[in-house]
Amino acid sequence: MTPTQELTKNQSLVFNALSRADGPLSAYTILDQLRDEGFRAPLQVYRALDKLLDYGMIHRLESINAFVACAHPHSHSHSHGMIAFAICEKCGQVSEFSDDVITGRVREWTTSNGFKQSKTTIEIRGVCANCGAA
Amino acid sequence: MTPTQELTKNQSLVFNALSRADGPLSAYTILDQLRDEGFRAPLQVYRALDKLLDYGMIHRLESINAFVACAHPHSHSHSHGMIAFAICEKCGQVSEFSDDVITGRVREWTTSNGFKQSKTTIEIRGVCANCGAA
DNA sequence: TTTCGTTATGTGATATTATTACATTAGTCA
DNA sequence: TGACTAATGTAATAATATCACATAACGAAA
Repeated sequence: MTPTQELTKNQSLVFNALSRADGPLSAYTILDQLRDEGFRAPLQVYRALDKLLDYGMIHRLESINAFVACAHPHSHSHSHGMIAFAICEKCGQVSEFSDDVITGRVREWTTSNGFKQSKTTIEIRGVCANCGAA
Repeated sequence: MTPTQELTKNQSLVFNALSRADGPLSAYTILDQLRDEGFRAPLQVYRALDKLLDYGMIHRLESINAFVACAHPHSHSHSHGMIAFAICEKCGQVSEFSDDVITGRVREWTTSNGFKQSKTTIEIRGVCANCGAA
């Protein structure tokens, strides 16, 4: 896990933008937030996002084309398991959890089918408890 | 499950294109394949795709922005469970399976967190047995 | 410290995916 | 018929992501 201090300028700016946000941000939203810091092109954002994904500091939510800071940056509980995301379609809040049973079942399938998995996406769309209460 | 016969002209064209294909297709690939049939605009494809998704005849693969015909159209084995997809990044082949244990664990999480799920995506990216053997 | 290779950055153009807005046509059914 | 709904056609545009190429910053090794 690469600590924040080793990030480059652009990587830090993008990571801080995601950390400040209370939900996922699109690449272009990040770009707009960082115009004042000198950002001018999408690639500046995408390149930083790629590195932050490499470092495991952020996640990409495939089903909504957006990015979030990792909710458990200092925990290794996720390091051996797949991470699932519950995404509220009302408020945008994202909950992150990992489940060893799910991880195990997926591994069983891949192993018995000779499939070498590189990345697994589990995203639950719906309405969170807060928004559902209304 | 709406049978093919009840599909409109555009829906049939799109569904047949996906059925013919041996892997997922992007909306614009479908559009190109259907130019000879009179398709001229993306919306003709997207509208048909939306309906076919409604009818459960096709799936959308969120992680690669593509669509596939449902692999088990005549089976109800999936109707109560989540469907997982294993997507080969070499050859593009997609395997579809459902797992009651995974479905159960996801439901446990959502129930105990008061989260009302509407759609769940499980996509495994990697290399299939055939391609890995090379 | 200079040189070289690597990594990061800046910028414009372009590719890819998806939606909005509005007009028209085709069925359905009271 | 008339009125309603679903489906279609078309142009324009929005949103997301990458390519190509130039420049700068950095680190290791001579």
